[in-house]
Amino acid sequence: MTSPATPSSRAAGTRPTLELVAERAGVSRGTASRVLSGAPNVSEAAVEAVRRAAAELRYRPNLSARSLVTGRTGLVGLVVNETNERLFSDPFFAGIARGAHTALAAAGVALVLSLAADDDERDRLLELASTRLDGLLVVHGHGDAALVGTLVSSGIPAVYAGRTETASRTDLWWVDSENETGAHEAVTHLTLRGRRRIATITGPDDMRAGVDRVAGWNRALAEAGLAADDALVEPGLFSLESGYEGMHRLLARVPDLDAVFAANDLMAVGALRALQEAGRHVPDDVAVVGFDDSDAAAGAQPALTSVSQDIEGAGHLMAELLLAQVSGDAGPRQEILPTHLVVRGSS
Amino acid sequence: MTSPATPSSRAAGTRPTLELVAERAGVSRGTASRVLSGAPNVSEAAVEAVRRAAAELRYRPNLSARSLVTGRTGLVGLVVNETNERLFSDPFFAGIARGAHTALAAAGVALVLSLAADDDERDRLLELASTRLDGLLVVHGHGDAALVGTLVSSGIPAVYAGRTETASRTDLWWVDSENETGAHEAVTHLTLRGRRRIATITGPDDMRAGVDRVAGWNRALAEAGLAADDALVEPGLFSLESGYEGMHRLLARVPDLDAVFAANDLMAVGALRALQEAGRHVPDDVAVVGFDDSDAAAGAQPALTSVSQDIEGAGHLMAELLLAQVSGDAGPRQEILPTHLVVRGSS
DNA sequence: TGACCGGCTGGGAGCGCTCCTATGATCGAG
DNA sequence: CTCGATCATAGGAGCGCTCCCAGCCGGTCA
Repeated sequence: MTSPATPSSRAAGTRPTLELVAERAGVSRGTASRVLSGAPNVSEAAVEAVRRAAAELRYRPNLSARSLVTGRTGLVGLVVNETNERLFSDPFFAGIARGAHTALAAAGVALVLSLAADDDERDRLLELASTRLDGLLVVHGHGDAALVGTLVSSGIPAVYAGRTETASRTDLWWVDSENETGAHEAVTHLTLRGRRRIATITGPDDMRAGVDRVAGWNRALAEAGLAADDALVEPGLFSLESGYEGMHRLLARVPDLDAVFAANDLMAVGALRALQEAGRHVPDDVAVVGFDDSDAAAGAQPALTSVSQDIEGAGHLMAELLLAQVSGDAGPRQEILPTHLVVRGSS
Repeated sequence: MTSPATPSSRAAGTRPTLELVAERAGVSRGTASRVLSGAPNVSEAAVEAVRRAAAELRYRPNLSARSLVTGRTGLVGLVVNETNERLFSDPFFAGIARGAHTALAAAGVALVLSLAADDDERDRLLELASTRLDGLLVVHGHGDAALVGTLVSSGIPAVYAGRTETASRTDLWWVDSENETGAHEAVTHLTLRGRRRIATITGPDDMRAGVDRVAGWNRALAEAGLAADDALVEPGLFSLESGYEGMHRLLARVPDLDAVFAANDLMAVGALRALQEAGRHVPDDVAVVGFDDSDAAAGAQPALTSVSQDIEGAGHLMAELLLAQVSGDAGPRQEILPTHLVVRGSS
């Protein structure tokens, strides 16, 4: 990338150009281009000849040249506001990526991975995005204000996973799950089964998803006429350890609790472990409910009741929204996907 | 992608070009280009003026235009010969991706995700790769012969994860782990602790890694003077289920076995579960050893002894090899990375 | 029969950049 | 004071493509 650029080390036989195809087919460059892009008003004979010539020469269009004139690259960035370590292991990210890939592949668009955790990476991203990407799919965690700000001011088309920053910005495109409703359903499930002291282990409070899930817990308790006192709220970090430690703290503080709603599965699994260590039986003594319906939920002992969200569907939808945005569709759109409770042994 | 191409929907204020920067700085295009690419023989004054003008205009070079002339794109494909479902959840893939990303980011190169499980995807990959990618990092599982063949004949620079096809092809660039040696070490660890009936659950036999690990098991038994009879070999598929079922079959066939070497962690965890169901105590009755040293190994109960391979390091190395290959370095290179045994509670 | 219209075509212009060559400016040595 | 070497520069050429416009042809209508 720094060297004075050898004119193309892969050269050898030099790749065939459109010019060459046209010549071989006995037509002009313009006609050849029209044939290969499927434009109307081309004679049968020309179509035939160009197709054959292209096949014989194993012609592949130079996508950089095409981009230069069309302004489109057929490349979309998958931006993760995370450090490298978590990049590919996070099941949420994985789901989004999978769904997006499916939708984009159908449109002939490829995904470019970009991290954006620090200023350096953010800068590189902007450089890349401003000319080589048609748009961005942004998966962002906490502390995303700076990233969102940068992207918005850059004017690059983008769709966000989850509502951004402090509020539900309606000037941006995003896709989110029914976090509040999902949590509400989960906790109502507990109250209906007669649980009365229902604690919660929350997500970080600078993440919208975490905040919304607590709100759902709150509303469900209120509707059931139960007190939602502060002692029942244990702050967590969406990590297994924080669930484990949080559960131990909760047990010390509220020994008579009979249920826990963890704001994600990882913390629920940690809580499960802590409960077992403390000699509490799940679900007889204490019921546990998680959120995400991840593999960890299904694999836990006992299997975890969890709020299922269609992450892959969200990724798919994000990609579709981005394509719409790029092709100039009107106004920002926001979509909220439904969740549903999957009841298993832990409750 | 099909529409007659609006001249660039993002236009609005039209992005500043190098021409504009040069004009504002009072120099020529050529000089501006030289400044921004850090070429020598430019006056202090010019450097200063161009830098300022570029910053003021928030200039970003058009990478497509640059690619068109340099023949380099700064984009590398991460090819996975897998269906979408496993794409991002496979820890091996994740590790490679992470390591590669780190190495490439340092060189200003970005990663493009590409699947290549079916013909359609393979065709799209070739189209993309032939002009828009500088090279490919290929993570491939079983049944990869077709893919490798296609890629080789396309002449696109590539580095493979794991040895390819049936043999160790020295005409290709690849990075692999010491599968045989690692397995040998693991099984020797078992024999040294007095285990005498050591079974193995293998990987698919059309995957080099699987075959090599069985070979290591075999050699270790031979060196310890133990019989490696066929009854001790249970074919698996690298999946949790196949480990679970394989273990049950092994127990039925060889009730007196006192150790199992599984060719990966997932199968080892499955085996663990089966053993516990069968009332065998691990490690007292039966020792279990896995391969990969994944999160699953550390998280299992009891924690799993496993052969650790530096997957992220492999990804890093692959990326470096690819960069070397692209910049025209001589001859194919192959690298084999060391493994080491991590002993935990299961043995 | 001449004017017209539609389908089809060729080829110029130009996307934004890097490379190259020619030219001008500067300077120390003879 | 002149000359060649050295450095800095301007601007043309050209990467491979798509778009556009003018022009060609044959057919149809008054």
